Amino acid sequence: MSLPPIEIPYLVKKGFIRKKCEETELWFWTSDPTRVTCGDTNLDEYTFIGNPLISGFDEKGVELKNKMRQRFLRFFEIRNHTKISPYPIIARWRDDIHLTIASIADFQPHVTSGMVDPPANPLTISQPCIRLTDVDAVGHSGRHLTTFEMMAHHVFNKPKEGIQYYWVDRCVELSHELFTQELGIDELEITYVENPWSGGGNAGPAVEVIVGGLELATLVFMNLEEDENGEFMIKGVKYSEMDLQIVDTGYGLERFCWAAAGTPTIYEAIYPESVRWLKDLADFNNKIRELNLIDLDNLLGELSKLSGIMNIEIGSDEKLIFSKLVERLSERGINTETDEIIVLMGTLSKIYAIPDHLQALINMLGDGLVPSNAKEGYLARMMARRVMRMRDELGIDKSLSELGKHHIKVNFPTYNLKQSTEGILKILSVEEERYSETLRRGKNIVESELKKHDKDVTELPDSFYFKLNDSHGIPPEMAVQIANRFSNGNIRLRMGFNAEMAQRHDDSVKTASKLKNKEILSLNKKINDTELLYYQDSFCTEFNAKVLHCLPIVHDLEDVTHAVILDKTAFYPEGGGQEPDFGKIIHPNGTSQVLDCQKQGNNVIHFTDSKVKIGAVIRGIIDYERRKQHMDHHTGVHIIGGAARKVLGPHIFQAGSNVSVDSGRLDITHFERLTRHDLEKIELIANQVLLEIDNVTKLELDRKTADSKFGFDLYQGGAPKTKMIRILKIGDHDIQACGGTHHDNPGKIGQIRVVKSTLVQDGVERLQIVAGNAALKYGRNQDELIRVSASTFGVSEIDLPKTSSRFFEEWKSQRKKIEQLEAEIIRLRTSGNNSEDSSDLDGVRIVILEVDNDIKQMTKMVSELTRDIEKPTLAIIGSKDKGGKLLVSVTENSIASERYDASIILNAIAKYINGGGGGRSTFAQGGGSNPDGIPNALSAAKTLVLGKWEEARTNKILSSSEIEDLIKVAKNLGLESIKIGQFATKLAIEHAIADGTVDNNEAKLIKNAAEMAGLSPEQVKRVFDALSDGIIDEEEREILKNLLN
RNA sequence: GGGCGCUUAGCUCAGCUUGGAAGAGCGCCUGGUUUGCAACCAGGCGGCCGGGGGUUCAAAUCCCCCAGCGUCCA
Repeated sequence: MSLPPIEIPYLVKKGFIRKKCEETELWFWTSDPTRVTCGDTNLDEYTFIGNPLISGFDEKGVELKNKMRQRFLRFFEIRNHTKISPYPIIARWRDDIHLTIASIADFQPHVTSGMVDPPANPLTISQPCIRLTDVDAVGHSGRHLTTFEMMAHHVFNKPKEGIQYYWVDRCVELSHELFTQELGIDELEITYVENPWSGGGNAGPAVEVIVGGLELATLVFMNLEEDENGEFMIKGVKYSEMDLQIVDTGYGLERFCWAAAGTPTIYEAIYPESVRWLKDLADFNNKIRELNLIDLDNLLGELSKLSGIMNIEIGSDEKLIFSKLVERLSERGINTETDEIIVLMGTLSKIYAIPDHLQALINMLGDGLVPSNAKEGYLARMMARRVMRMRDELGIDKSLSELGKHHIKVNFPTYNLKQSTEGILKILSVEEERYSETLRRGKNIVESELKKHDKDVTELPDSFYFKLNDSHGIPPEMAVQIANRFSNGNIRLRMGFNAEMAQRHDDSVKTASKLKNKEILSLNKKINDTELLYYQDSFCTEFNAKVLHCLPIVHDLEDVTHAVILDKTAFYPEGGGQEPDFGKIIHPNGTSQVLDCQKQGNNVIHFTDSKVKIGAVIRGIIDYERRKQHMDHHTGVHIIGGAARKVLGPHIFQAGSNVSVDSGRLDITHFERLTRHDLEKIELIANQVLLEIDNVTKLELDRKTADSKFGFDLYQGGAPKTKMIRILKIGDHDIQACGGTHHDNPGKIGQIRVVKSTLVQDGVERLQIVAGNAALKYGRNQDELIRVSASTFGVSEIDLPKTSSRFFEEWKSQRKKIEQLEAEIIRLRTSGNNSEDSSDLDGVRIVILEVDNDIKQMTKMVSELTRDIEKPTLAIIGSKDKGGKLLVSVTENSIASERYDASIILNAIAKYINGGGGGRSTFAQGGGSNPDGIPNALSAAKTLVLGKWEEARTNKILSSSEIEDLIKVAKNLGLESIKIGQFATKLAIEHAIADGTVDNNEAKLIKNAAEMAGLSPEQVKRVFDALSDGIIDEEEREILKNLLN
């Protein structure tokens, strides 16, 4: 079933009637019998613009907010609600959201789940909130904000326990009295709209309070929780009733102020001074004068009334919306042009949005958030960049930190933020620097993209805009703007591009898989909780206990065979960044080593190397050396954290930690790289703590007390999940919730050293520390390194830096020298005109040689050899390096390059090393897998290039088939000289004699030979005819033999 | 947490699509020319092309893994 109608006897008594809205079909209550809509529809205009509905508030801005807030809280205080101080805006007590998005968020999940009692009941609060979901609408709609205060009165009823303060009727009564009696709003302006609420696994009936067309409050009666067997159905999800019944109200402070001020937009009501200042800086009045817009105030008022009800959504067609607006305006006698409205709103929306965004940003930074490129830090960066972008578009010449400074002065007159003003301004200027770096890079990318296009290009590819936005942080509009500075200025973004990009982002968002709590051990029966002795006494190293459970197990560690659960233990299981205790369990059947220790539920599981009998009484002994070292590091990490906060500022928050035997690690949030000097200051303070503070207080408090006593910086180690909180308090130096084991006296640690810091993520710096014995060991190791290095150089330790840098310099210059000498050797080997390696052939120097160098050096050599155009050269060099390397190069633009093709030569000789290769016609390189073939490859090169055919054949350097292949290459290269012709003919004749047959090709060659041998034409014809049958007889053989000679 | 991009000379970056001699501008050094504000001319020095693996005769370039940085989105 769906929810039953809400009964509100109070409203009935007041003469309100329940109606169905003609527009939205929602049920609503009104005291105006003529009313047909619920008040929050496209037909309901704001009635308070220029005509405040809440009277008696002449202030604006922060004074107005203060007065309004005070009136609200006082109203509920005198009606038995306890006033609660607001919670931080960064929701560090939660791991599901980054920002406090509603007053009820303060109490989720621990209070709303019933685990922890509320701080007071009923209570009232005004909670600053940030919601970034509508960030694009801010400034455009006239009512959207990213930062606002949610005023509220909350009740946590537990009917089953007889705790029942009030529910729907009294809640509506309080609300109605607030609006009518306290704020003097005419009852006819108020409608109560029934609209069930659901979210975050809970749901319940709800009433929206609409005043003058504006939703001023929502009253939610949360009494349902998600349950697949539940009886109630809301928006397709099933719910059942829960034990806790919560009155969750939300009243928009800023909207109250707007209704009291009656300004055209909400921004003028709450940021009047900022808006005025920005208008001035942006030269707004002069710009608008050019537009010829008369009666601007009236126009803005009407515009706001309209945009309030027109649901401006970014991404939809801007022009269409504005032309509709213009139409509606003309119905009211205000005549304007669409283009003028676009310019006006484009400017004004930025002037409105900047104060809102700065408010969000300063609230975030003020709460100690450090901007980053990931997680909650990104939210701050995004806001900062939005502000800077809008500022630039308005042409305002102020730095981000100047804007921030002004905003703080005007809107935070009683500064009460955690972070100092200097801290905030420093962070803002760091952000500005990073932003301009991003812009600079973006410009380069746009510029190089433009090089690919014509000067008159009007549209750039979509993929370019997507990439620029997603990968380089330059939004399409800005890309266009930059592009037009480098081109002819005709580039436009095509219509609907932004909507498409947003759609594309939506499509690419995948549903994140939920992490399941992994069970280490599946237990088939309920086992009693393990009593944790290490909390009672951190120095308890031996204890007696009874074995509750023991079963064989497979573990990452090979030696582990069993998992053992005891009724009590002093073994600390891995947790809170602290590694597990090791030790042994002595039992009636022997001794088992404890090699790992983990927590599951309320049990500690000891992983042992042998079986322990269930029911046996054992003696547990902890490896105290290890434990002591863990405690040194863990307590040390806390001390360092406190010291870092003192040195660097209140934004220092633990982003993670780990303590092992060797070292401790603390990740802290900070906006710049730490210097060695910072580390030394931190180290110094930490060691002072060891000397000066001799008491560590260990407390166990319930959540409610812990929160109120120590605040939320307590939860450095993450969102708390238990009712009882363990707290470690090191004097006044550092206080935080921690489940680890710690010293009772910091002095026991001995010393702490900060070894180094590394950047693990943007905005997160990792401090590595060593404490106690580990510090001593670390120092010894460092000494050892210096000693060993110094003795290698044979110098005293003090001379080590000087000596090592001298050696490095010498090594570099000597390496250089060697290279020069090698080049010199090559020059010498090839300098003579007809040395073994070098010869001259028809004006081309031919260099063919084998070297011992690698391919890189070889390329250097050939470039040396073939560079000089006055000395045309063909260079062929080979090396046995890495399977054999060959390189062929000719002097470019010379007779050498006309005559020889490097690539063809290389391919002809590469086969001798079972390889291949390629390149250009003037430069080719190759390699193979048979280095021993290098001499043959070079011989082949000599045969081919120098024409030493006869030599190759008689000395049997190459086989005849190899020679034939080379001849083909030679012809291919066009090297066919008389010499080759004669040689080829000779080969052909020999072939013919040997096998007694002759093919066409051979016949042709023989015919040529006969002609050249001086035989008469008749004789030649005879020879040719004789050969044409393909068979060679005795007589013909004789002729051929003669020809050979 | 997810997607995308980047990593090359002291700095800012090309080159990668289609594998074949590692480039430009600025800076630096030498010499010349000028003594005037980012001056000019000639020459030079300076690179494990982020790390590791693979494919290939051959990898800055293609493929895989890792790291750092950037960026968009949760």
